[in-house]
Amino acid sequence: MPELPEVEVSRLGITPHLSNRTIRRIDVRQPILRWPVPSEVIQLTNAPVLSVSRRAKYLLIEVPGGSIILHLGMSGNLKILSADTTPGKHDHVDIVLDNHTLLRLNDTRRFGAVLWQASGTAHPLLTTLGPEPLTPEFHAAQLHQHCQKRSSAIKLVLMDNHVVVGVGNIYANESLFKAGILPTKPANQLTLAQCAVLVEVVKQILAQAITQGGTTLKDFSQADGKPGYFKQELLVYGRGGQACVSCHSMLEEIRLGQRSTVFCRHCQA
DNA sequence: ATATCCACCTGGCGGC
DNA sequence: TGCCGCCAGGTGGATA
Repeated sequence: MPELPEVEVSRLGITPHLSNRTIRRIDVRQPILRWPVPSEVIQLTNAPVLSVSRRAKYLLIEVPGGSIILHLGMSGNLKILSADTTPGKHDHVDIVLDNHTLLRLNDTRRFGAVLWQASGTAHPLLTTLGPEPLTPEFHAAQLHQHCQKRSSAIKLVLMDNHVVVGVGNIYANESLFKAGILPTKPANQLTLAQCAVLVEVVKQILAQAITQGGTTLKDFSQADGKPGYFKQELLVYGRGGQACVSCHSMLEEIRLGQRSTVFCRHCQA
């Protein structure tokens, strides 16, 4: 999936097609993704779209009475299509609109989710999330405070949704490289100044990735089917064993929390 | 509370 | 060609 930039790119892509439209019905061909698709979603008919927003990696489509929540998991993908486009393999859910178009969710691995949040309530999955990375609520002192009570590797803390949302494996690797911090460094050894650098780098990289349409590795594409172009900016992710772009020594690759982790031992400390 | 490990699922790749 | 093991943008949940 989609890390935060890819989800945001999806939101930007689908919003103009959903705004001021009415959802005629929802077609569910695969009733269980990561969790069962709730009946409130399945039974939705003739519901005007009130807003389209994003919290962490969740997309929220607001209608009277509540919001449809979409999560893309590892392989989820959203496309706007003509209503008569024949569904293919892994095309699990269609949100059918009133102008002969639909929003189609394709998700090979089915780690994604379609959920429901009633108006005035917060879905349990959304209640314990940390701040959005691109807002002022994510700042050096806030990150430093979390780091001080954690002895685990900084990369794991950076990817912890209670600390900050939306930083997945690609951008965690990239951010730590650019900040010059070893992914394995115990979080409680980071100084406030290092946290400040890391925060700025995370914001800059995520913003840049959004501008470039996200990172396409295999199955991600924008709502219009175009790939993202951030892949060519990746400095360490997927480059284990290759030369560091800065010092030309060989990038190391290890597992950290079962996730592939790439870094330069000379440029990161 | 924190840390570790597993689970969910499909498909692509390299090795034999 | 085929089979096998390993890997992949995530993250909730069980366990100690």
